[in-house]
Amino acid sequence: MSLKYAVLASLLEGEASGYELSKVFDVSFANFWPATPQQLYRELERLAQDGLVEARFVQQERRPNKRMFTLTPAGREDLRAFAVEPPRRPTAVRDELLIKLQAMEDPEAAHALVEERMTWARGKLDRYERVRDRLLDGRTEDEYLRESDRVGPYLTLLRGISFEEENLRWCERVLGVLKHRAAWG
Amino acid sequence: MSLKYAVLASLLEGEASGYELSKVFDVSFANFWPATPQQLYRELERLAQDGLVEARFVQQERRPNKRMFTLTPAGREDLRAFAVEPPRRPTAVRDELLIKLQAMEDPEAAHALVEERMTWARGKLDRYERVRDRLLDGRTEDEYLRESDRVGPYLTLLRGISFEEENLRWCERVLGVLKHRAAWG
DNA sequence: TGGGTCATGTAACACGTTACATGATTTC
DNA sequence: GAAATCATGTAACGTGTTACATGACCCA
Repeated sequence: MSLKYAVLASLLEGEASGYELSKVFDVSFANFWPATPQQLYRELERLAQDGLVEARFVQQERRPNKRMFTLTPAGREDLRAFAVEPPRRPTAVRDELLIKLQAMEDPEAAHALVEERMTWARGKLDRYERVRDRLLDGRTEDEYLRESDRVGPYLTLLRGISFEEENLRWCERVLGVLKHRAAWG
Repeated sequence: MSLKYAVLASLLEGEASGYELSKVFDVSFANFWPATPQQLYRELERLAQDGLVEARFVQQERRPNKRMFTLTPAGREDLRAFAVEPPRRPTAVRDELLIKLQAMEDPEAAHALVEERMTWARGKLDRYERVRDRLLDGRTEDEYLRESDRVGPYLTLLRGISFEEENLRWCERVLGVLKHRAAWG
């Protein structure tokens, strides 16, 4: 149900192919609604049948042919109605590391897993920084917020950044606790 | 695949019925691996067949009969091996509010949704505080960390707390941005 | 007398994952 | 010469969601 609206929302940025959308859902949208290419092709098929998106065939010579999708007025309206309704499902986080940590008996292994998570989080923050730069495009945050008509993409990006920053802080905390115990152990 | 280990990990706390586990997955485990009762019953059935948990029938007179599940040595070993492996899947967050915000055109509606989220986050933090008190059981954090042999449950609780705190900070930020724009609008 | 708790479960469906297939083109 | 990119898709499977059913008990 929500994937549907995530796809519609991503088409607010303009016409896109399934392949292009799969890139979006692998990077920016991944932070709050991940989806695989297969899910997207299935969903786009349905949306097209329901008249919420329109598909346009594009013949290509040196590349496989593709279909470009656009929001229809009906799709735009459906999305608008969705956006103002309170969410029915609470936020769901699935983090395998926390299962491992919950079960963990070996502090050395725990240490290694947490270090790995930190490296990964730093990498993600770097990528977010680049996305932010592309969005701001040389402007300050203030200027951007004044000029752009849609703030949504920026606010969701901020959420991704703050999630990873908090991730790092929590990791530091965990390492501290593990060290503490090692000192007494 | 991970639900399996989440169930095994929750049985580290001791014997439990499917119903009891469904409470755990609705509260503490919900922060990193939510699951419905139906998923748990299905999973427990499988785990019992694979010999990773053992089921014990308990006849009751004034309540429906129940089955109590315990980790077998094989289950404990399987879990231990899982815990030291690096996670194969990255953290996945699914947050409907962010889809709505991404698509949002109406700042008033956005404001309302964010306020609602803040109320909800504060409620969750309160509940976490109570879980924390129960865990610490009158001891300071330092005492607890020295005395308990498993720190996992405390570290995952900290993650839940830090997630909601960050959630609140981000919400404040969003409200600030919306106000900012309203002032210029 | 209506709703919540205890306790399990079935059935149907929706959603998500994995593996595979195609095949030219571009990049290292 | 191998791997990645573009671009789509099928098939099979595994996971997660929703609705429903049972039935006694407890509480206000």
